[in-house]
Amino acid sequence: MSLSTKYNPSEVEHKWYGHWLEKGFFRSKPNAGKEPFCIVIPPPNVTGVLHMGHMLNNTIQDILVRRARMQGKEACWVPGTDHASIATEARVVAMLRERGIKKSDLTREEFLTYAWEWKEKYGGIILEQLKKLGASCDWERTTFTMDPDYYQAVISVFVDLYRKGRIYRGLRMVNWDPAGKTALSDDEVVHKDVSSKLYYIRYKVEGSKDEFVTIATVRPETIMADSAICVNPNDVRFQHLKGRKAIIPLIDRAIPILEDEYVAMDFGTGCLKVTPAHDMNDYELGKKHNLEVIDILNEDGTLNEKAKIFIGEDRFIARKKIAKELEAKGHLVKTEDYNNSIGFSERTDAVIEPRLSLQWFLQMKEITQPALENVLQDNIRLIPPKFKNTYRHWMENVRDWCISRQLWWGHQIPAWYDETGNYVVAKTHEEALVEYGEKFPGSAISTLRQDPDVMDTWFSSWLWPMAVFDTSIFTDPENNKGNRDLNYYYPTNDLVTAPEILFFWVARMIIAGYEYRGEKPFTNVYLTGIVRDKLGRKMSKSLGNSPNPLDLIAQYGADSIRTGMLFSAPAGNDLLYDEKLVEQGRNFANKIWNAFRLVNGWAIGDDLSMPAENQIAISWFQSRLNQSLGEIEDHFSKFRISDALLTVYKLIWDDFCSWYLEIIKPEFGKPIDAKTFEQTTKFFETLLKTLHPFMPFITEELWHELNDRSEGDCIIVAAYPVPDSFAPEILTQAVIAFEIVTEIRNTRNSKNLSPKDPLKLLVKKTAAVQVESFWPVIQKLANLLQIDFVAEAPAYNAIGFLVRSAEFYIPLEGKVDDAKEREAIQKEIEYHRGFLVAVDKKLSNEKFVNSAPPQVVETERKKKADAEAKINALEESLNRIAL
RNA sequence: GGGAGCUUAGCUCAGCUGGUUCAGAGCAUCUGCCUUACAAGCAGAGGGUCGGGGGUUCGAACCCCUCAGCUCCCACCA
Repeated sequence: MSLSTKYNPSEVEHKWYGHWLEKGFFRSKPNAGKEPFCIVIPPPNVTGVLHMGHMLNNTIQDILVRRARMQGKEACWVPGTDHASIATEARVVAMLRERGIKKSDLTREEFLTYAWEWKEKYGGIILEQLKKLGASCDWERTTFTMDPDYYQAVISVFVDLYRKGRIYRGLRMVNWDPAGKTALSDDEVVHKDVSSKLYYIRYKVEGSKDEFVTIATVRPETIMADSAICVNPNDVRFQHLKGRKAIIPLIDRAIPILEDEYVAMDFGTGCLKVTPAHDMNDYELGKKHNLEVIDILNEDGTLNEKAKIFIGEDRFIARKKIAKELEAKGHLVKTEDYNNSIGFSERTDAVIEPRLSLQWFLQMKEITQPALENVLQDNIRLIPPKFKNTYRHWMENVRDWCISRQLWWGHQIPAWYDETGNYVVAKTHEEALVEYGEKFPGSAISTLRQDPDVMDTWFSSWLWPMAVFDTSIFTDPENNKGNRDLNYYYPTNDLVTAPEILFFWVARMIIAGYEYRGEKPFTNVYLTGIVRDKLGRKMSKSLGNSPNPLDLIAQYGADSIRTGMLFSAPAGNDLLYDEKLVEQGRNFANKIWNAFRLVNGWAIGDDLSMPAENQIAISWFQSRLNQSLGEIEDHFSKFRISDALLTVYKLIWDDFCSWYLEIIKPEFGKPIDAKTFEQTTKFFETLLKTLHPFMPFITEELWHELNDRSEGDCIIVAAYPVPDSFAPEILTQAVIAFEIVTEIRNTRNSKNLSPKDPLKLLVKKTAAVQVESFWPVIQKLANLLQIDFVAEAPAYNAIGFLVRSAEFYIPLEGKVDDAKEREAIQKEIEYHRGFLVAVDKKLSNEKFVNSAPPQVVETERKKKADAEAKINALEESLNRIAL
């Protein structure tokens, strides 16, 4: 035999991926005669590198796509990348810094030139990596969220929503990074617990001599920005302060004392200083009570002239100085140690400053309605369904979406300003000028300045399932009802993604889908878990606990990783990655490889007739196969992909290799009959096809090894097996027959008998054991010289065992220890007696007999009869040994 | 603080409508085997009071209450 005993994946994978590409098997076009099946990839960051999460995610997508393709659907998996404005810009900035270039020294155009260079160089690496995994994407459809037409689509949507009155401009608190001098998204803010100080500061009550109100704050440097003091209206301690004013120490400005239930009576002093410009909550409170917003900070975190004192000092230095001065002037009552959590910039590690700024918003209340309803009504299915609750909770409490970002890399906001701040929204400068002329007649102007900000990344990726097919429905909605692709593939079928972007992305795609297509973007949303290490920790660079996927593929093969990840990956559950799983996958590949080596090595004896055991093995395996195919179908329909894999795993390893092949295997060097061989090859092919979505490479390789095929006859496009009916009786018989074989093997084990020594088996048949034609199978697998059916148990040395109350004996002259045998039988009798007591108790309970369903009572009766029969048989053999 | 979820074998998890596929699977462990496809393997075996307590029911891993522990999401009290 020339084939290696080990399967060697690397060559095979390269060969077949190239072949599939060359034959265009991944390519998909609308085909009226076929049912479409479409998945759009969650576009990875364009500068991203493949990590274990991608591996899991894309393996699942590939499995779904490959299966659909084999089922004769027009399968289309659309790949692409996301411009990921914040992440990419950060990397470009870092790259420039390394080269000694500061972003602030560059013009927008210069910066973008660098960014595009970077994108061209590193963008799409991740897509190449996906190919190594075996991803069967239609690469000709690869889309980037900043492709020119995609860009225009995003701009058009902004303009459209603005004209519909859904986008507005407003003042809002953002996370400001004083070191980077930029706004950050919430994701870029890392909260850390720090120990700080709580300063108790007393403010004099206006018009009093020595009446004070004391507040507690961790930020004394912001007292100059105070607009009010606030107490809880139910707080009896402060009733006398109603309607009065307090005076800010050091700067002597009077501020009102307000009441609001927001204030916690049990925290600090029960009095809260309200600083709308420098705290999110205070801002809300300020809006409610119409307070003045006094911003005392510059964009670099130093105090400005509105602070009146310590102008130009850094906020933290100012804090210390102010505390000192308050103390000197008798306004600092006390300080306390205090633990709180503070936001830091992920990139610069600077303490984040809440800062007010003008931003663009999308009104969410109305536009989200269909997205909420259709998920609640299961028009869109979330898998696992527990996410429905989370989804609803978010949708019902949705806040307006801040869609502007102070970055350059992305879709620039199409708002155009004159020098005084008047603005219009239009797709282009030309259109903006026209619009401006109409809106502000009389002001002759030839240039308008475009808003420097870009849009939130999700504001482009929410169009993904539509825009990958057709962007003209956005740019030219009057004339375009969607091209052929869009009308054919949309709505897509399944979306596979991580739960952490359920709101960021999934929900917003649903919103956009209904807004621009009046239809859902996909039917099923499969939410994967997070890949963690075996200790349950998230994989991260700093922990160094994330393996490099490409190394793994090189070492174990893509098929092994794919199955390894899926062995333990139910939807919505985290996956605890352990290299053992990949080894298991590799071992599985090797097992299949060797099963093929066995079959491949057989010579065919044309004149041989089929042995009896082969005949029964074939009809048994046929039934077992159909049963398993049915189960696999069921698992897939419920997105239990792990279970589907495990079913095919056990079918191949246990049923096919351990039982079926062992039964039909001819003696070494002897040929096999032609019919058995032919049937076995067919079975093998069916198994390979069933397995193909999970392990595409080895199955394709063996598909071609197993038979001569024409060039286009590849397993990737072979028909996926359809479950047929099966005979339950033969399956039950097999279970009993295999049980008998196992008992005999056990006896060999315990008596130290080699499997090579043939044994004799005596059977005292009862109605309970009807294994029919399986006797030859038992004879072969257990290596039996002969099987005798006897009326009475043998009266000489023999080991006995029971299978379904039928007695079996293996005569073993001189090797049986009677005392031990009796002890074992005695033990077994006791077990069955105990069981009988329990069953009897149940059956003598009238309430049970009367109220339980008849079948349940019937099975209890049967249990009882079985137990009694077994006890009888055991007692009989006990007596026999005594003789 | 609000919401969701979890707790079943040493580990990771199934267990769907309360009852024969009800106590399961894979891995790990142990025993014996280099048996002519495979030691990345073969043949076997052991292992659990279903987190604790209470209740409903003829019957509970499953339904209800309660306690304990863990996880995630959202909002974070100056």
